[in-house]
Amino acid sequence: MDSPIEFIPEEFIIKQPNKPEVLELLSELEFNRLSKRLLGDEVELKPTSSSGQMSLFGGSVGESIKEEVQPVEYKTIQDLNPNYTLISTELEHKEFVKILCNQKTVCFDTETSGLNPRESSIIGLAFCFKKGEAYYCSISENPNTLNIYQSFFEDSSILKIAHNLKFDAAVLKSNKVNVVGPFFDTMIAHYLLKPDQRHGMDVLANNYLSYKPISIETLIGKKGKNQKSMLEIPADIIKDYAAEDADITFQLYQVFEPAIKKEKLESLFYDIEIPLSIVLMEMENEGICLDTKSLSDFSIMLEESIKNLKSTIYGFSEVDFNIDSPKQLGDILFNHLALDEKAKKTKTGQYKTDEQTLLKLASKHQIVKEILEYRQQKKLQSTYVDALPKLISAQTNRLHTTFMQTVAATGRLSSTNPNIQNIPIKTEMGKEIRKAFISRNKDYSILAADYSQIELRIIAALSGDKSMIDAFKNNIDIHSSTAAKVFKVDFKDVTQDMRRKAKMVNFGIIYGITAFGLSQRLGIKRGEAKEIIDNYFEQFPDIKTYMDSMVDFARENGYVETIKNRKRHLKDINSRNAPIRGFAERNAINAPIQGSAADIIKIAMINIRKEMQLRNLKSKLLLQVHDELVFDLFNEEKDVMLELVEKNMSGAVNLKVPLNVEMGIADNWLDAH
DNA sequence: GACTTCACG
DNA sequence: ACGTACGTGAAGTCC
Repeated sequence: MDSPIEFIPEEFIIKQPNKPEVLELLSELEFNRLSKRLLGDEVELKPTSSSGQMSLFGGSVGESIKEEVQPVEYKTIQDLNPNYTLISTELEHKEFVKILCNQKTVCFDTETSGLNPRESSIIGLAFCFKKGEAYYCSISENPNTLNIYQSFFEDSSILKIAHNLKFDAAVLKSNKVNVVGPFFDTMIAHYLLKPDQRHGMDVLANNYLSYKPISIETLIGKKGKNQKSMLEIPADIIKDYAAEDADITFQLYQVFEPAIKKEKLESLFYDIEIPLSIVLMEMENEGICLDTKSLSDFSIMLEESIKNLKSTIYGFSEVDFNIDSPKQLGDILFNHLALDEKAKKTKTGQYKTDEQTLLKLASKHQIVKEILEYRQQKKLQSTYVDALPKLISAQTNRLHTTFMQTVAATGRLSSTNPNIQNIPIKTEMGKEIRKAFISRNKDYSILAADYSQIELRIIAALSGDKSMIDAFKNNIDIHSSTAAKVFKVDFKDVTQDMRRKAKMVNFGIIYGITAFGLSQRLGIKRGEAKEIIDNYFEQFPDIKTYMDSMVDFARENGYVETIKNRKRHLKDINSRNAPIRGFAERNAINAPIQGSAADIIKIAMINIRKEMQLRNLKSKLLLQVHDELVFDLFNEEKDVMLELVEKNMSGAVNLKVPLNVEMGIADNWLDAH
């Protein structure tokens, strides 16, 4: 049985749960299927089966819940009786592609043998250019069939619409088909409209079309070892499923295209996100080389070291236990060794054993230091040293991440499989891992280019704070400059400790500072932290005004936006629950800053790629890590590239502060910094 | 699958 | 009197 609850894309909070017009949408059964938590006079609800690691509070829906949940009955393919056609003979394909090329606007979708674009073949193509009418072109029987469609994909007079275009473009590319714009991507469109929600086609079909599509599991079975490949399914069975996908994409386009216009998101969509998706596709496709020999040497060393740490720890504990289990570790530290009578607990009642907690115990027992060391090395081994080589593609011998363009609510990218945005760099051992990211051969080097202090520069520019802008214009060390002002000393008298504290304050400003947060991080009293913050706002009154204005704007409009009009909706901004409201207020401050930085580097990436293509350069853009770009630099292009990258990064947008870019070249990623 | 921890910006 | 710095993804345990 299908409950509409499954299709509420987000966690939500029902304000005043006794209000009938809200609660009537949920049957008792549905209500019981949600996990509930009382938060003052509000109830937090979330689907119990939701995929984990959601944000702390998520978005409360308040009024908009009515829009989201309304369709309790979903139409299916049986209800609508659409006109879906199978195209399979060579003659049919040739006739059909003529029809396609006469269209102005066409949705397409590829059916593939798998989810990895470089390892998958194309089984069929689905097209739709009119609601309720779609075509499934089976092409796996004859490999030449795909070529027939080249004329369509290369036609720049046709608007091509897809849901997650990056994937389809990548699969076509790996099957030697080039696809050109103009493009529309319904997944990205929805990401710009509702950045903090989910953008899967099924969810969107439910919410915007009141339609329940045929599930992929109907075709290939449930996830697991028995799941079939699309290759095993006959074309006439795939037909309805594939054609329906194209049909839905077309209908979503009809909803989202005007919505993008209405919300003034056209420039962000057409000038930034859509071109970026192609840049990302090329970066993913390129991949980066990994020095597997150095990693396997390092792994052997780590293995030995971890073994020794383990036996030292067991020596201290006098009993064997699983160090990887926080539960067992807590038992050893706080019951067996009784290191802290008032040990902090997690929200589920277990002892906290995270790094911050352990550091405070380090002076009480030698075991603690060993555990911290063990934790660090185990992390490096399991998450990186042993995991990365397994992800190297057999075809290309390189590591191909997937950049997720519609995940981060602020507009940032994220990276999976592997995540190349959290490769270690801070510790000595961690550096060994970054060192294993290398150029493709001796004719190439790694070029790393990163924005210096981009988020602080953005807040300086947006707030118009003169003293901070001056500091950046004059290239003065920003943390020392802040320290001099906050601690009211001459610049030359700033101590290391003052600078350290000021650096924390600067980070705090970007995150929406609290006295508690600062005191925790600096290990000082709350009162002292409050005094520092008060001094800061006294010295930087424009920053204070700017922060307040962001919160006020959010309260009035329900969202905040970046320099390129990327919105983040903050439904909790007027919540009567103080912690929830505080969270939204900090988002109101942070989102425009983090999001504007994301806008800027995205523009830089597009312009860099455009110019590299124009100049026919052999160097390749490989990675993006929020404020940094990583290239495989063709050595002969060193001078051209340094100039080109610097120019396009610092010149991506015009701000009241200069955007400084630091660049480095080496044969590996570590030394390029 | 929830929870905890920790890697990065 | 609350719980608290922003944004991510992955690995391990334990139910």
